[in-house]
Amino acid sequence: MPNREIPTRQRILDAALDLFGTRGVDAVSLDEIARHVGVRKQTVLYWFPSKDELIDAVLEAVAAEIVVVIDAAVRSADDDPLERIDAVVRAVFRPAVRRPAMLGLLREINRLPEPQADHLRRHVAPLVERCVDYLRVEIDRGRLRRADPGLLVGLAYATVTGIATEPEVLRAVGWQQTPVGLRHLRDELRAFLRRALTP
Amino acid sequence: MPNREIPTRQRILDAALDLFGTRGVDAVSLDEIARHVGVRKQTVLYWFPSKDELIDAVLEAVAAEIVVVIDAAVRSADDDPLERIDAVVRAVFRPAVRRPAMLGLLREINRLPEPQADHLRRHVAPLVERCVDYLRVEIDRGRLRRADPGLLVGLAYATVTGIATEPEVLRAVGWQQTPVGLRHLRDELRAFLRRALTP
DNA sequence: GTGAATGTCTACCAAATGGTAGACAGTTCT
DNA sequence: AGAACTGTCTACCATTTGGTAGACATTCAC
Repeated sequence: MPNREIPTRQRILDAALDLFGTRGVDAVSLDEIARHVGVRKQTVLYWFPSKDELIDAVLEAVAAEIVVVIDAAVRSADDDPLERIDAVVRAVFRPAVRRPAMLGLLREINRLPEPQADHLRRHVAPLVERCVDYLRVEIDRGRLRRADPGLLVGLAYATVTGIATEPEVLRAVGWQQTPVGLRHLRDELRAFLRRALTP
Repeated sequence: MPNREIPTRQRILDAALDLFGTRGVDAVSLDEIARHVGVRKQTVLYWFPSKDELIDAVLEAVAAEIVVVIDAAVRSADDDPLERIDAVVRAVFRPAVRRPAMLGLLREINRLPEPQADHLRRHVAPLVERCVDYLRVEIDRGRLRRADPGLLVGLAYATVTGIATEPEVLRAVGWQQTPVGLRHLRDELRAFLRRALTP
């Protein structure tokens, strides 16, 4: 009976997020998730009637959390697109690098079968659409470099998630995950994006 | 006896590259690879004594090809860092977007167990090192924006592989894979990177 | 022609997979 | 107190997994 504080269901979701996000949904078995939680596989199947439903629940939780974080960051920033983008990066960066599974799971959408991919897509579509519209307006106002706003969102997303979910690449170029290393990486990322987006 | 032109071994490597790269090495079974080749699983195991050895062979082939492509692109470009980076992007872009499995497999390094990840890392390490050194020199000569050259390589890599391996994201922002769409995307990517790197 | 080598196959196997059925203990309701 | 509910468990099950053993056919060397 370990960890009575946090309910079993939540602990299953947490473990599943980490495992799915770092190794892929197909590669992780219910047994493994159960072992991480300290429980039997049948308990997992009690809370989530099938693996697919567990995957759906995890994806939904991740999407919801990311939407909330980004929303809050945008709202708290000044009315300037570069400042807002900067705020989003700062808000997303630390949790994302410390727990690559989160963005890694988002990235799993490319490997998911269509129904599940669609499920996730619908959850983040409103946010994506708002981003694209916002960039379009700010480009027209001359406050961002003139470019296809959709592709700009895609490129910025690719840069941020790529850098956050690929610790191996960073290791390969000599980076180390220390507090100072994290700050350094975050600032380089911010400068990189800012440069790519300024008019 | 389908396809006598291409030897079985090569066809297995090809199918394995596509499947491993798009769905992850853990999620693809030998049976599935064999089915795609039109052969029995035991024939796969005849050419590659175990799944691990097949994975190693595929990773090695991908690493070798990428190194060759990048090398050729760099050599054929003018002596200017922005031109050279541009040449690399142009050279890598089309095959990468048409066959996302290639960069997707490279990206698998983050999910691989240490021995295999190490194997792959050693194969691309010389290239990475040369890139970082080159950027450092050009930064010092003032021909690239002053920044940590290692992280610059990581950021550029993340942007290119991210955009190439995540067709779902591009679809979500309204992009379509047509010849004109491809050219458009490639040019936006080039502009994005160029902006992020110019002094 | 005969024998070895090569390549693909069928027939298995033990372990792991997602999932079902139902026992059992503890709590809650009446 | 007894019934119903809740959460976890053991015991299975069919299918799939990576892998072994060896039969069978074709090609090649001599």
